[in-house]
Amino acid sequence: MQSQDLKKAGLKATLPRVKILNFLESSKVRHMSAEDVYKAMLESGDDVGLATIYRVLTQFESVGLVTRHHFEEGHSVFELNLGEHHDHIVCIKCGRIDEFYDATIEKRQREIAAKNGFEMTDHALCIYGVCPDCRDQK
Amino acid sequence: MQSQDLKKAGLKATLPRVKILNFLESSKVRHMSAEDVYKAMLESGDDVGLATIYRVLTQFESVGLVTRHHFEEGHSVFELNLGEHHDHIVCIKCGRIDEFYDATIEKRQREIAAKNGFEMTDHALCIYGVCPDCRDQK
DNA sequence: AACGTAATGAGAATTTTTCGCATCTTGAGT
DNA sequence: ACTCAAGATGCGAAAAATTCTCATTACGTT
Ligand SMILES: [Mn+2]
Ligand SMILES: [Mn+2]
Ligand SMILES: [Zn+2]
Ligand SMILES: [Zn+2]
Repeated sequence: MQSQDLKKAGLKATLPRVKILNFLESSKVRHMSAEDVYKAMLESGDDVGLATIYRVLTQFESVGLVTRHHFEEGHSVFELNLGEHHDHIVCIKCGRIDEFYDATIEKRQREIAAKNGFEMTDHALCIYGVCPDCRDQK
Repeated sequence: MQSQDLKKAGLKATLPRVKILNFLESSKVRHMSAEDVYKAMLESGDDVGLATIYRVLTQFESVGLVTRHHFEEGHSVFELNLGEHHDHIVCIKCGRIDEFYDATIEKRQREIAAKNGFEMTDHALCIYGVCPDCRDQK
């Protein structure tokens, strides 16, 4: 039940929050914009204001329920946080997003941060390229 | 002379372009927003419209004179391209930006792209953290 | 069930970036 | 140097994404 997840995260289990979390958990698409969520709410008849979508996604981010990405300038992309950190590889032709985790890179990043005297809090690695499908068809 | 660099890049050596390129080359700050460039133009008395700043920076990017970054949501950051690729480590307290290059990470990225069948065209790695100065003073 | 606090919705406002178009430059040709 | 067309600029309007304001509503605790 989403209500419990919300309470556990210290958030009131309001209808909009439950609906949004439910949608994020049931969607097969893992990475989506606020607008994507908004449209999905409209289609399912669950009217939630766009401002609320933004507020809720931001709150979800601050309690760790979702992660926000900036793959391309212009808009944020959100993803339900399933616990395992990973980075992304994005197709510049079709927008397909693959995920990966590389221990070597993770380790080097920590070393680099330390070497520069930074206390690392986060990092974002995004590889851009042309996916197998898009390469074939041209 | 900036005019030559512009011609070499296939761009007309217009006054706004020369002024902007000149500013980018002479500034001690390497990473700046369109607004930063705009304000600098105003201060130096070289009036260049903001729309032109955006147009020129985008053109500079497409001919490889500058690189555009999306360190944080909300606005692009531009940097004069000096030839050597590098990644960034950004202080979340003061905004300080350090640069680094790590051959191991670069290599792993190429391997990951290949393993996923992607033809890599670009990548962006940004480490976020608290810089030495900001750690000390608190 | 009642209440105080926090959340929502709708639209206005912001912020960043792009567009449209009349006017002005640049650079090639003379 | 002079002319001219293509391309560039400036300005304000327009877009696009996100945040804010504030009156109204919903939680969840009593
Ligand atoms: Mn992901
Ligand atoms: Mn840099
Ligand atoms: Zn693709
Ligand atoms: Zn700092």
